[in-house]
Amino acid sequence: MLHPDAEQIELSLVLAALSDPTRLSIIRQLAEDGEAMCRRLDFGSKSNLSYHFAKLREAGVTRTRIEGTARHISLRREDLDARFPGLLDSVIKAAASYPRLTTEADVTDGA
Amino acid sequence: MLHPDAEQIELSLVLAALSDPTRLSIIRQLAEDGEAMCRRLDFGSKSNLSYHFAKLREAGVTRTRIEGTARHISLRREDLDARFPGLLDSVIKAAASYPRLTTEADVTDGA
DNA sequence: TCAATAGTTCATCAAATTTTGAACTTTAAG
DNA sequence: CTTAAAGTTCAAAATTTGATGAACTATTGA
Repeated sequence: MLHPDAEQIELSLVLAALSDPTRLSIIRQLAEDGEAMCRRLDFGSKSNLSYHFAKLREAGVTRTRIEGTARHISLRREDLDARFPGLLDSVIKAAASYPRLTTEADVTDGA
Repeated sequence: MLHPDAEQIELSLVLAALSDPTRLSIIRQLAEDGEAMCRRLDFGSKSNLSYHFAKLREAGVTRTRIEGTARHISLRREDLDARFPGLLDSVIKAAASYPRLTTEADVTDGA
C-alpha cells in the first residue's frame, strides 16, 4: 500500500490519474462525501475499482486508510495544494459535471 | 485544422492532453514565449511533434494560426480560464520543472 | 474452526496512445 | 516550372491503459 511523499508527487502522474472520466467521478464523490468505501460505489468489478483507486493513490491524489477489511479513501487536499496550488480545487469544480457512482445503500440507509 | 468551441472543451480531454511530459514541456515553452513554431523546437521527428500539437489543439488547450507554411501555436488562456478557472495557471506554474525544448536557433538569433 | 466479507494480485485481452518513417500537400523562392 | 521548406496524413510497430474473472490474503463473525 504505497503512498508517495508530498514532495515526490509528480504533475504528469497526477494529471494522468485525473484524466479518466471514471476517476473524475470518484474525485467528485470524494470531494462531496469526504471519504468513500469501495463497497459503497456502484461499479462493474471489484478488481477494476481497485485498479482505479490504486492509480489515484500511487499518483498521490488520494490516501487510503485501512480499517479491518475496509478501505477508506480520501483526497490529499493539503499535500496537493502545497505542491500544485489551485490545481485540485479547479478540477473538483469542473468534476461536478461527471456522474456520481452512488449505490442504493447510500440512498436507503442513513450513512 | 479543428479547434473545439470554448464551451465544448472537455475536462478529461484537457487533463489527458496535459498529462504527457513532452506536452508539459510544450506548455511551459508556450507560457514563457507566447507563441511557438514547430521548427523552433528540438524534437525527434516532425510527425511526432505534429501529433502532440494536434492533441493539445483538439483538446482545446492551444490555438494554431497558419502563416504561409508555418504554424504558430499559442495557449487558449481566456477560453480555458472561463471554462476551468485556475486550472491552466496552476499547471503552468507546476510545468516550470519540465525541460524546455529549445533549439540552437532560439539561442543564437534574437527572435 | 469454518465460512463469509472486503479487497488485492495476477494473467489475459481489447483498446488507446505514442513513436517512426514514407508519402503527400501547400506555400514560397529561384 | 522546378525545387525546397514546413507540416500533415497514413500505416505499422511498440507501449501503455483499462476491463474481466479467477485465485489469493486478511479480517470478521458464527
